[in-house]
Amino acid sequence: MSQTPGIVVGLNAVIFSINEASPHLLVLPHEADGAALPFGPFDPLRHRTFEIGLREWVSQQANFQLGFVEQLYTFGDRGREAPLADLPAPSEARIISVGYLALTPDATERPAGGGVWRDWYRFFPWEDWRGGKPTLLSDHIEPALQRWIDEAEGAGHREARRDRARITFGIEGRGWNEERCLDRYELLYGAGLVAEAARDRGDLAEGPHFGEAMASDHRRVVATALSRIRAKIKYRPVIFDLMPDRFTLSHLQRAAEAIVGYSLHKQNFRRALDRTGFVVGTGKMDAATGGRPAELFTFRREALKEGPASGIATPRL
Amino acid sequence: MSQTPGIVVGLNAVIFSINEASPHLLVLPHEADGAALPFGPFDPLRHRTFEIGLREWVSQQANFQLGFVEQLYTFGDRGREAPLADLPAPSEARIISVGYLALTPDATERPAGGGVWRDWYRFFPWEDWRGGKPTLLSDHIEPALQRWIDEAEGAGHREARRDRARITFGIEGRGWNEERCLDRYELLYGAGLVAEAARDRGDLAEGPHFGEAMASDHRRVVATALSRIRAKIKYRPVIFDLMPDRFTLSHLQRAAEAIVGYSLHKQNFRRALDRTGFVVGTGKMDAATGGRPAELFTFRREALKEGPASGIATPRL
DNA sequence: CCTTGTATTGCTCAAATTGAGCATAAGGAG
DNA sequence: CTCCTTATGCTCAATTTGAGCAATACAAGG
Repeated sequence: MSQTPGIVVGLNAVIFSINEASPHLLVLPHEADGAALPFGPFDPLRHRTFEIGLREWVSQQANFQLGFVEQLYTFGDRGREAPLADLPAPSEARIISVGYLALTPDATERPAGGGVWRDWYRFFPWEDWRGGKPTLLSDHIEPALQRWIDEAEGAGHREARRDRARITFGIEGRGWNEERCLDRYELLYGAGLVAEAARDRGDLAEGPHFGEAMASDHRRVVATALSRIRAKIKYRPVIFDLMPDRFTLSHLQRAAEAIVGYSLHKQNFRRALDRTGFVVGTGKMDAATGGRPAELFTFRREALKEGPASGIATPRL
Repeated sequence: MSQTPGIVVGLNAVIFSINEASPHLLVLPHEADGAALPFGPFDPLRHRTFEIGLREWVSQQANFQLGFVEQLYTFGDRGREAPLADLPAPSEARIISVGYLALTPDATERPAGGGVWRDWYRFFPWEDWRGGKPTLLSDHIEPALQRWIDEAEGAGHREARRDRARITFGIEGRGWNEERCLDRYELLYGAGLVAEAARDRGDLAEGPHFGEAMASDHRRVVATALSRIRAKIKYRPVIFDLMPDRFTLSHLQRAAEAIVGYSLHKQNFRRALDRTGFVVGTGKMDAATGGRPAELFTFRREALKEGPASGIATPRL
């Protein structure tokens, strides 16, 4: 066995933040290919672990520290590197990128290094059901999927496409599963319904393309992150890594809604939250709510030591 | 930005199988460092994706095909490579290994390539609660953890250790959480209670060491796999990737018990299984049960298209 | 100053699920 | 024919969930 030739390892960070109303993602705007994720090379001589490397260049490039950090997935598919041509890697080199999810509370300040916060639903408009089912789905995506199903050759092939679309998009009553975010993106990619698919094939594409495109396979990495956090919020108290010190229960609920992408039943959300013991009232009030003033709550870190450290409930409205 | 120097990417496979009574793991026995996981280099010129590469060398080395395959985690810590000194990698090279979990049904046949099936609880004896709480825990591990807590310097430090041990090992009533398998292994490693910890530090270790050691950080990779499958079994029907075509409900229950590591309540297990619609009776009977013959069941693949594809319930006894 | 609007907070009730158990059925071994 | 073992069917209380009504507290506007 000889040394694997020409491998470059990079770290990609999906940095999420929620400021009051909307969920944000840190991106580096690019003219050509759409926004890119913060990307840094991994230097094995300098950093003992991936996570240390990641934290270092993020705190250098942007002007803030990361709190919660978790490895997502390692992407090594051929065909990824082309759109990152500004990297002077040898043409034979394979870029492997280790994706990380990072959470930071309420980052309103402007990050350094050219990064900007963007609402993450710009890249996944079909994932935002907070105001009910997006019309984009019924009016454009579902018909486009139907065309994709119909143009399959052979009945078996056609049925396979139909089943896959039904399961991932919850068509025909079966219910939308918000955690299948990655599956949906990959299906849209496979069906040629996102700009990246046409770009990667070298097509000058006709046909509709949904959501804002990103460089390389970064939108897939973000979809992975979104799937992960949507699942994780239910069994680990990660949501508090996105909240400021003090928050009202409605604020917390809006954050949870931003993540899962649908509206929650207020009373049941609170009842379940109460049972977890994760929050305690501070006695202080927030008068700026527009209605009856709401009590400010704070995260009880000790609750982690008590229960089996579950997450918060997300009872659908 | 220049090419990252000296990086070798390898693929590690944790291959699980359950044959009738006990859960198995495919390992390559080694005299020096204990068993090793199947390990193959990733050649970016030959393989378009990691998974294709993995499937190829597994089907070459062992004599079977993999079914379910899923990426686990990418390990890149410095200090991993020393025990794999038989790899002629340049001393400057950093070995990054991408861990994969693979499941294969009931592999009774002997694999080729020198691999053997070993009960996975040999490496994690404290994780097997099927016959009640292991005496190893009460008699040896918990006292050793208590010593580790007591020898911490400073009250704060001591309390941090105590909390961590309490949460991961569920000491003091709080209940054992079988999914925290990785946390427990990492705590034991940090406390110097597994042989790998002493070996990696170059210590000629005194003190107790629990479970059978493995090469490099392979036991950590297996712990990651075990945590993953213990969680996943509850929300995806992965258990059927470990079962033969036909099985009795007791057989399925024993498999589930082998995975989660505790005994289940038979009636409630069946009731919940029934509701999922994942299995149907075949009408055929298995007479070799020792008591009343049991009906043979089979997995209903179509159930995946119906519900939100959840897993099976694991109601504790 | 009273009304209206908005948001918070407390409480209720039926439906569904879970935890724990008892009872019966169907084979093999002595 | 009886006992032993495992399979399978059924019950019942406790808890959790889904869905909704009612009262409270402040702000703004006539």
